[in-house]
Amino acid sequence: MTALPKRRRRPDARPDEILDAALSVFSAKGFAAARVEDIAREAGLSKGAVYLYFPSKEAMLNGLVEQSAGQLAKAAEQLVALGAPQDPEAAFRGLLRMLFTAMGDPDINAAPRLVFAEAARFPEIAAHYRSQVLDVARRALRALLAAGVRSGAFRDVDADAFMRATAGPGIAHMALTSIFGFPPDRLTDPAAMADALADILLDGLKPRVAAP
Amino acid sequence: MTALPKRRRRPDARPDEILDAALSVFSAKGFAAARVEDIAREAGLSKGAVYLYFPSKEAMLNGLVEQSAGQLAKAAEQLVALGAPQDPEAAFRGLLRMLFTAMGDPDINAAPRLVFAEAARFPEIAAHYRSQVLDVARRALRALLAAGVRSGAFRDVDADAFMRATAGPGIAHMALTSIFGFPPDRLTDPAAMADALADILLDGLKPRVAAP
DNA sequence: GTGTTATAACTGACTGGTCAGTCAGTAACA
DNA sequence: TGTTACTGACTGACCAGTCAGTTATAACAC
Repeated sequence: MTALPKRRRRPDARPDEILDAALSVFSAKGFAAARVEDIAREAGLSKGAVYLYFPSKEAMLNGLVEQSAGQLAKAAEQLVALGAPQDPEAAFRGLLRMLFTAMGDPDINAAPRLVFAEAARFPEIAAHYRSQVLDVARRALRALLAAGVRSGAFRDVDADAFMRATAGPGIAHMALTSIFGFPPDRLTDPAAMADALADILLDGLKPRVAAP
Repeated sequence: MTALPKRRRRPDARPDEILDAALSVFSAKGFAAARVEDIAREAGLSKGAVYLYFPSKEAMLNGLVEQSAGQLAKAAEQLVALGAPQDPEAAFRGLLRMLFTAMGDPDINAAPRLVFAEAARFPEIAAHYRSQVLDVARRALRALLAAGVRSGAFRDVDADAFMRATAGPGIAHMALTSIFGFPPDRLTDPAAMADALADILLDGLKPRVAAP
């Protein structure tokens, strides 16, 4: 077995390691109460070393949010690509599955949760997240809705309400499971929960009469 | 005009005044970064006086959450009373209007926002909120759904998905407007947004054929 | 009314602890 | 032997919570 050298020489990997550690500590304690010393220890470094890679604690938060926003923006871009699909209904179902799978996983939703908790205090973070993630996702959802309306798959509902109806349940799922420890009674599988939600959103709560 | 006495004698009103100030400061800075001195000043007191009414900063947070949870629990109780109504569809529409009106108002949603941000770090707060607010609301929603199913107004959808579909958009609305400064494009009135959402949830995204 | 006293309400300087950020020094590698 | 990566003790600022002292009010006396 190769002995892990006590002092590893891989400065290229350090920033990401530090951001991982920072996410974990910020997530557990919140930005203000998080100690840089703890982040350093979790990253396997001393406090001083962390300051070789980031000029301040706030820079770590920014780096973290940027990284996460980048990933989410990519996911949203994929949605754009899927914005004018052959089958809007299937695309919508797939989107809900993605959303619930991501929002139900504490490792994945840690960054969005952090942004929710801290964005009010850091206007640049809110603005960055808004332009990089929310606006992109909004455009993707609008495109999906428009495609569905064009093809006759969807009714011409209000786009903003559509956005809230689609994304909101995902956020609620995240809050209920990851913040309040609220396991669903029956649908513990995120995909099953997404399907149940798709059923409500697509067919509505009112009983439906058979199509002619 | 009556001159406001510099040192007012009304110890009974103090705790609530302090909690109001605490909500405002916690909301702006978060619990950890909030300074007791600032809360005191906002309540028109010195720091020392605050400690005559609350033993610690954390006690203020707890008091605040308890107060807010009490109010929300009351609102949820009203929903229970409305759980087996004559007209489940009208009740559901009314519920969404209440939810969006509350969640769109920064003064009203400040407390829930704070709980969202801090609950992960204060297990008792999460537990308290869960038992006093979330469980009550969940029971109310289940009762509403069950009543609707019984009367034939609603289909028999999954209760947990129903809860997420109903509450989630309200949370999304709160996040978009109060955290990210995201004004809707068209429906700036919360009641109109609620109605648009009700349209989606009740009738579904798919085109509906006329009832026979 | 006008002193006198008691006490409830409050003040703000102070203490002790915490922690972000620094830097002189050390270890590992080339 | 020079350079890069890192360490951890240290400093200065900040702030929760305390407490000796101050002020407003009430209560009672005359």
